[in-house]
Amino acid sequence: MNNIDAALICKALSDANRLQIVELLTNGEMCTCELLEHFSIRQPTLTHHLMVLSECDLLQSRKEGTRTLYSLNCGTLTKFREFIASLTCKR
Amino acid sequence: MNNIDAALICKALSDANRLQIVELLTNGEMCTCELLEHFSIRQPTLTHHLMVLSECDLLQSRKEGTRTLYSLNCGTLTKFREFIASLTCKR
DNA sequence: GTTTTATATTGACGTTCATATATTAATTTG
DNA sequence: CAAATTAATATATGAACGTCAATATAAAAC
Repeated sequence: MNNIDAALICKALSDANRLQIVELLTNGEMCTCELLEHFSIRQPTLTHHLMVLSECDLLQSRKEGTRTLYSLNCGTLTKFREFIASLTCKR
Repeated sequence: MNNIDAALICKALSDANRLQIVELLTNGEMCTCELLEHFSIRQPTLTHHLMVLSECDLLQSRKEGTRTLYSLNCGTLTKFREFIASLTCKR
């Protein structure tokens, strides 16, 4: 992963609500309605945040009836984790 | 590190120039003038980016004559690395 | 087929951001 | 002290952002 892609993912994670979405999804996939219960923001705002996270490939989704189930995209998340892990400092 | 602090650091890293600054500083401390050679942006813009990175404690600096030497703040960077490392996904 | 549920889209508003030019401040050098 | 070097500050501008209310879409249930 180059630093342009990494910067895009950082931007997607630069909002506390979006970071919390990712944290919640580490427990497995959730629908918008279930995610919504954990926030004080309105549904269109949550959908917007889910779109931002999806556009940089951090999330994937599938439809089930009226619901949309979101989950983490392991490939992207792993590459990003490795990129950040490579930023080391000399004590 | 809580997700509010992590979001602030992500925001600071959400710009490709700032990410490159951090990458350059993994090799050790550098002055603004030396960093500037690696970018096409103007000096005040670079100083602005250095301030953004310093405000979330990712960088520290010291003066030496007319120069300001910037370096990574290992404590903050390590805590952030651990935070991101904790965002795991189930394959 | 109308109502309900779940989600997405649109458009607006105020805020924050990255960048630029111009200027100032501080230190070193001749 | 004057000139040069290095960095920071001030101010402006256009773009992007987070949020909301209102509306639209689509599937399910009755």
